[in-house]
Amino acid sequence: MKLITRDTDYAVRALCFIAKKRGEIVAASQLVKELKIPRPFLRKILQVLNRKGVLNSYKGIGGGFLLAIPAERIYLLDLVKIFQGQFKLNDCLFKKKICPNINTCNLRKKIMNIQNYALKELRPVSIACLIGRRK
Amino acid sequence: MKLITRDTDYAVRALCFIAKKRGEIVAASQLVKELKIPRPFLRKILQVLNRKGVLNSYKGIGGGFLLAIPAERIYLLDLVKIFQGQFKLNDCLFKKKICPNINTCNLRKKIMNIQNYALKELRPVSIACLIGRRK
DNA sequence: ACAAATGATACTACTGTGGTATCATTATGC
DNA sequence: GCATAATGATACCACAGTAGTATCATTTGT
Repeated sequence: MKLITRDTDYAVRALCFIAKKRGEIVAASQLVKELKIPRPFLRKILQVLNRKGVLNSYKGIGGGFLLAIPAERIYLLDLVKIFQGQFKLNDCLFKKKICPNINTCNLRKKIMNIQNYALKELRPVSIACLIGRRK
Repeated sequence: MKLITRDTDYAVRALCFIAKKRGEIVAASQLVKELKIPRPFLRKILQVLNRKGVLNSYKGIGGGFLLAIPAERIYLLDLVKIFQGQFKLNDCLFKKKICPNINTCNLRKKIMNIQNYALKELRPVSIACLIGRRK
């Protein structure tokens, strides 16, 4: 069971790297070398980030990527949402028919608690925060 | 993303039902009717619970299942372990090579926090607790 | 002996994750 | 203006986990 999948993780690392370059255009090849992420997989991830408006892309020689918004405003939870969908810990188990069995309601509350705690912890986490520029 | 899979959930419901019967032998067919769980799937789950020593089984006419240990000592986390393996929120993402990138360490700490909170919340939860007999 | 229950085991379908491969498009520098 | 170096778009593939089915063997009460 994992909170964060590999593509989200790779996205975070790539964005941290790009953020640290502070305005310097970073090509996929550079990221591949530095972060040891399989090239085509990383490219796909970067393209998604571009489509979602997190990165700007530049084609041609000397091209690559730049943050489209400041690192302080790129939130982990948004990245999770992009690659994994809405953050939920009780996906489709209980939500369909609201508790067919009363027993599990109790359990559901516990899970909701945990989810809320997780959200509270994760909500403020941004790329800036992960590279030590915030908090 | 889900904390608890369907088989764990079904196991919980079945155990709650059996616990409420207080010593009365419960057959799979009865559980199928009451809990609306697909019969062969439920049977498989019950067999696992029997092998793991959570349930005792009785063959033949009038046979079925009984709790092998008191409901107070059947813990949710043990059931999770049986059906999903050890409870971990950062499965195999970071543990292999400890943080290839220093950036993610920060993130890893957050996830560990969440996991610890989740464990603290879930550890005391037993079948007895879920049917309202404890706490 | 028969029927009603579980035991054991093997198989199937679907979905999400983690990728790969290919071709099209755009921009730069000579 | 052409080669080249970059990204864009898209389709495909392999594997593992989840969810569930199917079948036959065994035990037990009447």
